[in-house]
Amino acid sequence: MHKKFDHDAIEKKWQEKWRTSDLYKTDGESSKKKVYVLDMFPYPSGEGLHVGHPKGYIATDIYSRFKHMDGYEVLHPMGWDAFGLPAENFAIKNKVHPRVAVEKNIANFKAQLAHLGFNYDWSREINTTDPEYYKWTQWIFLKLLEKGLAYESHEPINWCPSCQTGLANEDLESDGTCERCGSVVEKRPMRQWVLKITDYADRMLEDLETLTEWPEHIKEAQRNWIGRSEGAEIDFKLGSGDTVTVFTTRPDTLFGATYLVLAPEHELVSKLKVENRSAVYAYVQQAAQKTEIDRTNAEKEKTGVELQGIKAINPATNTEIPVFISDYVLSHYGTGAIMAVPAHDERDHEFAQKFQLPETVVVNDGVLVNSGEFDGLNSEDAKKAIVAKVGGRMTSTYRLNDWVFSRQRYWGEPIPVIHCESCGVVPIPYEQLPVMLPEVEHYEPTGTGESPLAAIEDWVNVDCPKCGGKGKRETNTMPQWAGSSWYYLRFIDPKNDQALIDPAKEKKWAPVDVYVGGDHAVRHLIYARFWHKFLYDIDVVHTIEPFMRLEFLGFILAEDGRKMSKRWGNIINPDDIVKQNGADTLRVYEMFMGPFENTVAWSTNGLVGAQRFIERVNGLSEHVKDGEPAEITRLLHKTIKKVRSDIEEFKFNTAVSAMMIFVNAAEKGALSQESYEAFIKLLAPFAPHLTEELWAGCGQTTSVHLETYPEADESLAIDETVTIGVQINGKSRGSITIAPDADEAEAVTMAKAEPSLAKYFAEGEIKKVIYVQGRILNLMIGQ
RNA sequence: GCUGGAGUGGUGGAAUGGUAUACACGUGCGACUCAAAAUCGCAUGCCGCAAGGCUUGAGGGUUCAAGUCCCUCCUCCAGCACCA
Repeated sequence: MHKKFDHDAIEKKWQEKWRTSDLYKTDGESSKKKVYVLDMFPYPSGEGLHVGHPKGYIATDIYSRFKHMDGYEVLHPMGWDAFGLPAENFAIKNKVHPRVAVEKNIANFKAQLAHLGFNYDWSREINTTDPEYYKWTQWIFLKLLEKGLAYESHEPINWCPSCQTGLANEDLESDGTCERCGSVVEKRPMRQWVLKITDYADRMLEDLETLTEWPEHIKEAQRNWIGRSEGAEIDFKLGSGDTVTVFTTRPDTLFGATYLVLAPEHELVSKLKVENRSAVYAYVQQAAQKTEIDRTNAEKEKTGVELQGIKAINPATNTEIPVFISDYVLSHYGTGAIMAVPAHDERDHEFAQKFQLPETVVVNDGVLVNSGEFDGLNSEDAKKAIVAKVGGRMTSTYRLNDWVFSRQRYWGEPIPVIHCESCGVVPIPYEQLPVMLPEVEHYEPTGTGESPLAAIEDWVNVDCPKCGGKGKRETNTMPQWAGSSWYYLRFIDPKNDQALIDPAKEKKWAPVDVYVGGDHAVRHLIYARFWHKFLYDIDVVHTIEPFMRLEFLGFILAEDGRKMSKRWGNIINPDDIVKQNGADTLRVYEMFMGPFENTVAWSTNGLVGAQRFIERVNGLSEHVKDGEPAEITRLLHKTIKKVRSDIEEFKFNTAVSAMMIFVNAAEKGALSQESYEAFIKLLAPFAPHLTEELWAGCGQTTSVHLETYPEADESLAIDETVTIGVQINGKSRGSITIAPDADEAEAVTMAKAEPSLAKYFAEGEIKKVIYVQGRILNLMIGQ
């Protein structure tokens, strides 16, 4: 029976009880098996949540409530990734301190999450902008510095002219624009801090194989991002006495290398004595002006300038070949120089056509030709042989670049070093952490390559901790991604001010067992894996990977099929849905919409369907009788089995569907009090408020969420009879109802007795019988 | 271009190689109602009056049996892409 109820009153009542009884506080003392369930923590933006945001939180709430009821000790915390540009831009616009804006937004987010009935252990709440938190972010930086994995560089980097800060490659959209503001990003040489993530490239790549519970597309995205290419470095001597080292994946084509190309930024370009200095200089200038988009557009015609008066020797042929600079060679990939093989590379071919350079075919059908002593060798063997002959080195190179780690902005963790006039870079002593982010008058970026912190003289000017002489603090701050690269560890030991994490606690809780979120296929998940491996190397953590299982979340689009955005005015606020339809309805609906990883459009009609289900459950007690038909008992146990395994596998849509089937059947028949209570427990993780209310309605005085999750009794789940399909010559022609363990003879007898099948038996004799118990009976009938 | 994933009713989608289209939405008809909403019942892949036939992007193959496995192709989504 459909039964409406005052969801608002019920939700408020139970949320308050859960809160005051510390229902979800994780103590960490028990000997139960642990499970660490984590959401990608949100950035608390001023816009608040839309209905798409809680989808992942609903899933982890269900999962962790289920695990809790099933006898696990569950860690399910929540926190805030609160450093970053949006808070800072908001502060600039509204003249409010970012801290104030962030605090307000967090309060709003927390209230919105509370309305959905989530079971977070708020005693472990963390905030990346809290000095007690970023003290340890700075600690990790100092450890990286100590191990030689953080260094200063002056290479040209991505510069966003609108955000007025340097950016990492990971902060760019695929078209080369700024991920935050959409501006076209420039290359700009400046001093910056860089983390040597490339040292971990091989391990990050190889260890992906151990992540058997990660979606394939995420692992693939990471492989693409790291982009390892196997090849060789080969040295070319120049007439000037210098050496150019090129990287190639095709050393087997060395005999076909008819010229060299250097990136315009290549260090040799300014050192070499070229005859056409002004033309070369002009080209270098021009390349520097270009945006990344222009430079990497494969459509446009190749340009370049020959370095006149310079010749290189092809070490295989010992012939002189010309040397060019061109912007189709990228300074940040490989060695920034290539050997051009126009006969076997499209780009080189295009360039050679334009500059009328010779082409030599050296490989034919995978076999070498025009390659002297190597003729007749296959490509793979030739690679090694030729590299050995010319004294090259087999090596690999990566698309991944080191992580540009400094930002010229205010709202981030200060990088904890001092620049001393005599000692150079001096780390802040560990015991002086945290380096507090100081108050400033203006948050605006300066645009000079210095952060606003540079203007605070009494903060900047300090004595060197090493020699006591004059020093200046580093004024750059860390990027948005710093705090989120290790936050999952802080939840385990959130109040520790002596160490990043207590080793015993780390051993108990790490790694994260189930990590849920979307969007961050490369950025966050690459950075966090990098830091985790580093922390493994310095014995802070005991596993090589931070997240054992990753469940990728599909987004919720607006009802019009577009992204929910202010711009389209199609945002649905979960608060409104909670008010109108109830938190349990919203939870069930978002899980029922489709597979968890699918992106699906919001549907108000679909929401109503979930609401009807919730209301039917509310009326289910009217069908409770003294006894119940055997098929209801059977269905209950089948449903329990299905729901359990579906939750485990994050197949929430089919779990809800199975429970709907049970309710439909129970309404048509009857169910016992025992089955009714089992069903309430089964549904409890999905609809925590209603089930708590119904549980109390059964005369229970303790929370349903502290009950043991129902277990299926296999013996009760077995069918007395099954209906199986009957095929004649492979085509479905009808069905028979039969004992699940009936033998072949019985099945054939049943089929023969089935009136609707009689005409097929009249067509001839049974030539062959295929019978799979409980599944199918297939009869070959013919003359 | 390379790589990964996916194509099933009007819609979201279900299906350990074993009766394709569960569940939900929508729609139609009926009940209740003065009426409407809500609710309840029945129907609902396509063609056909019916018997029956056809159907999981297209085409082949393996199998007693294919949405599911294999091959070729098409389309869509995602990541990477002048990366040597």
